[in-house]
Amino acid sequence: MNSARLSVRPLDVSHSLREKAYDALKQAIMAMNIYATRDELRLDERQLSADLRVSRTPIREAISRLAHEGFLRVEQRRGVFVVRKTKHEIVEMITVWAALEGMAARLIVEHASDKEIAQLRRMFAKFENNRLRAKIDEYSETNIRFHQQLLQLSKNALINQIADILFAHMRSIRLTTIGEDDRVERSIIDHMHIIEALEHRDTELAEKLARQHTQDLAIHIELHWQFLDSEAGTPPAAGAMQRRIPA
Amino acid sequence: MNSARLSVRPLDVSHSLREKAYDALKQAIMAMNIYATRDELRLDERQLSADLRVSRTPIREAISRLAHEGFLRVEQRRGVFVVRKTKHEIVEMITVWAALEGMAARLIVEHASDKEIAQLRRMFAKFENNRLRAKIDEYSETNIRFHQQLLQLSKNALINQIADILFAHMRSIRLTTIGEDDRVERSIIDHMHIIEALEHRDTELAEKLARQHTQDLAIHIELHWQFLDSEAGTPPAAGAMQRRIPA
DNA sequence: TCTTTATATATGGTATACAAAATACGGGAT
DNA sequence: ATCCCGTATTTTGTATACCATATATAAAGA
Repeated sequence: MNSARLSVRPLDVSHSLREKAYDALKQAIMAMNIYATRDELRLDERQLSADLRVSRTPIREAISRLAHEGFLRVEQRRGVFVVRKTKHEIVEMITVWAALEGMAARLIVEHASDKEIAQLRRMFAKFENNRLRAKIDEYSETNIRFHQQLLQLSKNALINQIADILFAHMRSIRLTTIGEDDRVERSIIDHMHIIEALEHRDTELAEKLARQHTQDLAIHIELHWQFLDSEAGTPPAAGAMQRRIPA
Repeated sequence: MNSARLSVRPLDVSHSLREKAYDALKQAIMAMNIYATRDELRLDERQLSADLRVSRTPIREAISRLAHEGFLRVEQRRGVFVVRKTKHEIVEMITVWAALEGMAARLIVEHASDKEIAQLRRMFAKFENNRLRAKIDEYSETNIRFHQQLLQLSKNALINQIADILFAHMRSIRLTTIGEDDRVERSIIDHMHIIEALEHRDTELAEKLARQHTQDLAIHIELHWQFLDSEAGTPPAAGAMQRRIPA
């Protein structure tokens, strides 16, 4: 009966227009340098609808999701705007990231195999090879990749889900200049120490190093990123379901 | 000019139908005992639309948001279902919660005033008064409230935003029986120790206690909540939106 | 009786029409 | 010229109609 069975792969029917619109919008948002201008960055549903050649419905659903993830802000009957994060909000995000990272380190020490940790070291070696270029180019991307791999090793899907959103925000912020030149060097050394602690199965140390390393970034931004909050133009009042404005 | 100024309150136009639909759906989901039956719990957009007397559009937007928050799952052209969490997913959620809680403890030690911490102790005293009733009644609600207050003291809006969703899930899971009787007693003692560590401004201890206390819950569920993943009981749940799919 | 195929129905996905509200604009009075 | 007020325009929010597909059901053939 199935002597000559046709071998076919399932059709990819998973991507709805909503998802495509989501991807397109997210990419567009992240491609733009939000902090280059002080003007309000407003999205026009109908314009997007015309550009993407789909109706407003999937666009609106994509917008809704991006708003929930903190990239957009919808104001009733006024419009949808790209969110410009305040320094305080960025620090909060990095703080959460640090908490997740510390917990991930714990989970790795307790659950990951030696082989998996060794794998992390190999990845790190690859990253380290780029360090000269990284100093010139953007370091943050390399940095984020390392941390993303670390979190994945924790095998906690929720941690990764939350972190993915945080990392997307980090990327959109574009930490082009990292401050002092030796921050990159120190960061790489930190990474090495984290890996070593994992290899030695030292839960407390691994947690502390992983958390502290990320918190250091928050502290650095807190101290040296004055420009972020410099008069954010004429920000409209926060919408109904948006987060409260930090004091 | 404003000698006889009329004192009126702004009209409440903040709640769009979408938000009302979101609230109504969320409440309905959390009111139902998801684990009482093993049948698929399906939501019918059109039925909800008729029940709530609004069109499908705001319903769909609410569903979309609830899906992002993990309460619902939408299957293309099949239907939207209430998510039944697996034990593994619950443990993952509690793990994230523990990470946030530990970080919150740190933040409190470093940023909160003595007065605020004292306030936490007063709240705790109130909770403690309920402990006898709590043993009989549900302990989890009291427990969640304490932790929610703790997280709020951290003053990190993002931590609270994430935790709110986690807590909503915890509530919907309904930890009616907490296991051994002395768990409540031990939990209250743990809370006390956490407060003391905060008062002594002992960062490391406060972090450790706060994290460990929550992780203990995860461990307990991991060990004693076999029934979650096995096929559960028989009672036919009373839910307006529930509907049986013919096998 | 069993298997396969055609058809009907149900359901989420998408497009579009309509309503409501915010804003921009312009005329007229002072 | 300036201010007030009504109107038009723009834009989002909501309702509804239509589309594509998954599933159930019936029909047909072995």
